[in-house]
Amino acid sequence: MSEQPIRASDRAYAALLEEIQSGALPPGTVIGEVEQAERVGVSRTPMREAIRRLSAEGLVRQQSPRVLVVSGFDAADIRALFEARRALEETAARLAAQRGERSAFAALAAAFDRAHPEAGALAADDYYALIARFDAELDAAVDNAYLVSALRTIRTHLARARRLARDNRDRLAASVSEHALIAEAISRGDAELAAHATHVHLHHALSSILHSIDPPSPEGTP
Amino acid sequence: MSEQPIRASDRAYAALLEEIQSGALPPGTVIGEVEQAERVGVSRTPMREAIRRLSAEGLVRQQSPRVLVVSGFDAADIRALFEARRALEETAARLAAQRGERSAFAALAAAFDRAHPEAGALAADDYYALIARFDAELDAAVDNAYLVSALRTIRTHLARARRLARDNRDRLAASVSEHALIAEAISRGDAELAAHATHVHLHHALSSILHSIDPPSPEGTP
DNA sequence: ACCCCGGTTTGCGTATACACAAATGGCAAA
DNA sequence: TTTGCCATTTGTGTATACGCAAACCGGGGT
Repeated sequence: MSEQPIRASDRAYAALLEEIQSGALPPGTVIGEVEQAERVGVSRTPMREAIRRLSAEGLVRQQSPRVLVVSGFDAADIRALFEARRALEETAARLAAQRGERSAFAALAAAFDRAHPEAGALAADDYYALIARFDAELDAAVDNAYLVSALRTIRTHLARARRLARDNRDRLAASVSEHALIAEAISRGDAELAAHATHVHLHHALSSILHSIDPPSPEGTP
Repeated sequence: MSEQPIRASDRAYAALLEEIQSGALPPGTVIGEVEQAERVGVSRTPMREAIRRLSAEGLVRQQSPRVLVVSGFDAADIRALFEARRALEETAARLAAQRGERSAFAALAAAFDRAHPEAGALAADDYYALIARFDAELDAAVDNAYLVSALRTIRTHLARARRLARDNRDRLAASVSEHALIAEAISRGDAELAAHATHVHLHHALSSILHSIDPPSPEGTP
């Protein structure tokens, strides 16, 4: 398709983003320009740009005026993230129901329904691919640069939460049927149902994540 | 208080931001790194960073792979902006009512009430200062980095809308009393009233702006 | 032994030089 | 006159050099 020269700053950004999201660079890791530049194999200038981008998005914060570290991400952050996510996704669902291409969401609803019955057959990656497709359709339907841009940032952080919470099969299956309902509501133009189904979905997703990372008492935590 | 060295990239960003918001750099203006760097009096490196920041925020967009221009801002953009703003501010108001420092908002409500009666005595700048204080309290009360960050971006764009719509006195007075109600609702912990009063306020604000920039027929537009 | 002071080092912020790609203008040929 | 090709120019992307400020470390004084 599109073949841009692929800038070094983009490679640097992608590399660091992936490492932060995957946990390869755990919270608190000091991010030095020279060090990261050498490691990724670019010069300071593009690496600097990548770091500033991560900093603007909040994945990296400055601990002292001279030292940047990978920002922490705990249960409180996840709760805050989902508060913002609710505001944006419920609105997005409502708007999509009002103006979206109905056939696209009908197709998505069918895809979710097809995936659901034998949930065991659905690999986690396939699930996330389906979600990504849904998100892309949602963005297109919403057709609001400000809203979509805010949602993108939220999703960037969400990737970190997903990693903390090891996905369990039951949750994935439930999530599929929740998405099926949202897609169907949008395809029928039912804005209120779309918004409230999104609310329900996010409620369950948050509960699952918090439960997963904050187990009542795994063994005995001091 | 805090006295940081003030970086050249910050000066460059502030300079360009102000010029875009004020309209000194109208939409469509080509933003070249060297040109702007010379004009503002910094080198290419910090100017480049400033431009990337503006680009990330959407105030500047790339027209072709090599040329960046000040992004346009029309009625459709304002409508989209207010859709996103509604989602974020209503949520913010709700959360502030739930967790905010009630005394702070009681004080704000009083300040708005004090400003209202003789609205003629209130200069536009004083009004905006009061709003800024309200926004700051709101951000503090919400205590959610993701939400506040999204709101900040929205407000950056909102400054452009404000300029397009020449403020009229009546609208300012109405806005003051609308804010008084929101602040009072938050101070009383009434989340629903706070959210709905915010909805009402934004509805009026949007109507006023659109009416102002899109007059039924000022004289006769081809 | 502890604290304070000064030198060294490390790292960011900025400036500038180099490379490459695209746009542009002119010149020549049809 | 128009069109196509080539040279030049313009501008971004990247690399690197320079300067300054803060942190670190070692030595000396109390």
